[in-house]
Amino acid sequence: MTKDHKDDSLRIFSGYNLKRAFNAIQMDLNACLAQSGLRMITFSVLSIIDENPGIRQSGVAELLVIERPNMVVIIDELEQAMLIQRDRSEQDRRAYELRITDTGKTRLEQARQAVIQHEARMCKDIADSDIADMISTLRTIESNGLGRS
Amino acid sequence: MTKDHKDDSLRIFSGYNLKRAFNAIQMDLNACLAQSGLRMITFSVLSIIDENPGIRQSGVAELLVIERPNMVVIIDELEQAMLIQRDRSEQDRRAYELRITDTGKTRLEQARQAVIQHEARMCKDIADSDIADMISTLRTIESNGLGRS
DNA sequence: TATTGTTATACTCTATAACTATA
DNA sequence: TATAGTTATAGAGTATAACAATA
Repeated sequence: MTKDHKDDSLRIFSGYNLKRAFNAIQMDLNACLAQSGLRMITFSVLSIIDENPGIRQSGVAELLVIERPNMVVIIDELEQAMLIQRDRSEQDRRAYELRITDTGKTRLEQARQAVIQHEARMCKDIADSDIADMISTLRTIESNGLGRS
Repeated sequence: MTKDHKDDSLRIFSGYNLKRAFNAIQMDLNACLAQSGLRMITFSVLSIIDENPGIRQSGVAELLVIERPNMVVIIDELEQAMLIQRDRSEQDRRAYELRITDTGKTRLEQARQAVIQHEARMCKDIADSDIADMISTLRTIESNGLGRS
């Protein structure tokens, strides 16, 4: 006898629908990334390092909007798992240049396939063009939010 | 000289774009709700109680997917601010029936106007029909995530 | 003087187990 | 025995201040 309560007053807001959809994605994604020993955040950071060889910790932090102190433990975790390597920069000996290892590349590719399958599950019964339109709208929203930090 | 790093490998995923858009929304929304002394979660709970007079704490928790223990402090906060009242149920003396107060109604309406303005800011330069399409897609994604908890 | 990475710390959000009072 | 609300607590995730090494 679960009384059927309403949330119409919140459903009119895109933010409410965004949060609920993101919660659903997050739960499924974290479960499927766990098989690769990764979390959402470590998967993202590993992807960025793979795509930008030699990037610094502060570069990853800026790109993914993570505070530098919080970056440290993420990088530590990836390095201890031997998925990335930290090399002192020749030009600036304060900084590290981050690169993905061969082990990291294998693990990332495995995780990537899992994420692709996860996305297919979450986007079931939705046309590719509708997903593309949604992503376009989401990027405009993200862009509208910048410059107001 | 902020090197211009790439995140193309993540932009193909709807989840990544969803998270970034939600982060942008969350930051702006919390800032604009603070003027009403509310947060995202207390605004949502207050809206649900307004829309479902007499709803129980467990009903709100189920609807908004919040654990019951975490609900307690939220309800405490709203009651102490005199925005809602807790009445013992006549039929089941374990439960509370939650109702919004006149003060709560006024505060909610004020916050609602702020949220409407916030949504207009975040959705600037996006056609209403595109927002509606995005919400529809988001609801399908949310629905695809259910039944897999 | 500013910046990279670091440490310590704190605050929010979320999740679980166990209790109480009622049913 | 099961449920509504509660307490205590622990784990993420996130944010700020201050430091050492280097620029």
